[in-house]
Amino acid sequence: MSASDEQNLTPECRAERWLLEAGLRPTRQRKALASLLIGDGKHRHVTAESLYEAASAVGAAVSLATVYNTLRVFTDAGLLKEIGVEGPRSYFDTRTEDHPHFFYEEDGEMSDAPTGSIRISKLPEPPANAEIAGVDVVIRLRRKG
Amino acid sequence: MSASDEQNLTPECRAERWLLEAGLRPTRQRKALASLLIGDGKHRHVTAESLYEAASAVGAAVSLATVYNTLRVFTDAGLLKEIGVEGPRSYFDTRTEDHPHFFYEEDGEMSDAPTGSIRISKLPEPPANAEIAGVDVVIRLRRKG
DNA sequence: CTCAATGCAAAGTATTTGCAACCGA
DNA sequence: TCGGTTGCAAATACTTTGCATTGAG
Repeated sequence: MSASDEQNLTPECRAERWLLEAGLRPTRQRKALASLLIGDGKHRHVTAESLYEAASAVGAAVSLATVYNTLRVFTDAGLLKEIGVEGPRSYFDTRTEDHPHFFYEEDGEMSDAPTGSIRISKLPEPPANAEIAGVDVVIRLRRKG
Repeated sequence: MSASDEQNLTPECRAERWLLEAGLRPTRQRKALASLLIGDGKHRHVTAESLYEAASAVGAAVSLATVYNTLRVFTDAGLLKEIGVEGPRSYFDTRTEDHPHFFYEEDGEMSDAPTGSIRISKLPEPPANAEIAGVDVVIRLRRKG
C-alpha cells in the first residue's frame, strides 16, 4: 500500500480498496459513490444532492436516500469529514466580530471560546477576485468519559 | 453612549437602544426578543427554537415564524452573527484531517484553502472534562465586484 | 393615515426512517 | 443462507413565504 501503488489503480479498484480498508462492504452503490469521490485520487467537497447528481450523470442508479445514508456511513467510518457545524440548525451570536466558538458534539451546545485564546498567525491568500469576508473557527469538544 | 451609560440601563431600555441604533423599529415583539438577547449585557448563542422557548417562558407572545424572521432581520442589520456555514446543507470532504476551507458566500461553493496557508499558533484551553475533538476553520469569501 | 411588521398556516427544502426486497460473503 | 444494504415513500426537522391583520410613527 505504498504511494506508488495508489497511483496506478483504476478508479474502481481504488474505490474498492478504500471501502475495504474501512471495513465496509463494497456493494455496487458504495463502489459507484466511492469512485466518484476518490476515483481520481483528488479531494472533493460534495453535498448529498451534488453527489446524487454526479451519480445520475454517469448512469449509476443510486437513490437520494441511499446517498444520504452512505455519506453518513462513510463519515462514521472516518472516510469523510463533515464540514461546519453539524445539524440543520442555525446558531446566532450576539457578538458580531469574528471569534472562536466551542461546540459540544454531544448535545450541540455552543459557547464562546475565551477571548484571546486563539491566534491565527497566517491567513491564506484569497483567490484573485475574491476577498475574505470573515473567518469562522469552531472548536469541537468531546466530553471526557 | 459610554460604557458606563450601558451599565445602568434596564433590559428594556438597552434593547430599545440596540434596535434604534441599527435603524430598526422597536416593536413589541422585537423589544421582547432583543431584551432576551442582550438585556443583561451578556452575550448569548441562540437558535430560533431556543429563543422562541425563552420568549414563551417569560410570557412574551411571539410566533415561531416571527422569531425566524426577526433573527434574520437582526442578522442582516449586523446585530447578530450567524455561526458556521450558512444554509441547511451539509458538506462532506474526502480529506479527513482538520484543514481550512474557502467558502464562497454567493453560490455556496466550497474548496480547500491551500495547504499550509494558515497557522493557528495558540489554541484555547478546553474546559475541564472536555477535550478538543477538532478545529473547523471556514474562510468566508466574497467575490470582488 | 400609511407602510412596515406580525402571525398564522401552508409551502419548501434538507435529511432520516420504516420496512420489504435484495445481494454479497 | 444470513445479515447487512438498498430503495422507495412517508415522516421529521428546520426555515421561509403568502397574505390578511395589526400597530408604530
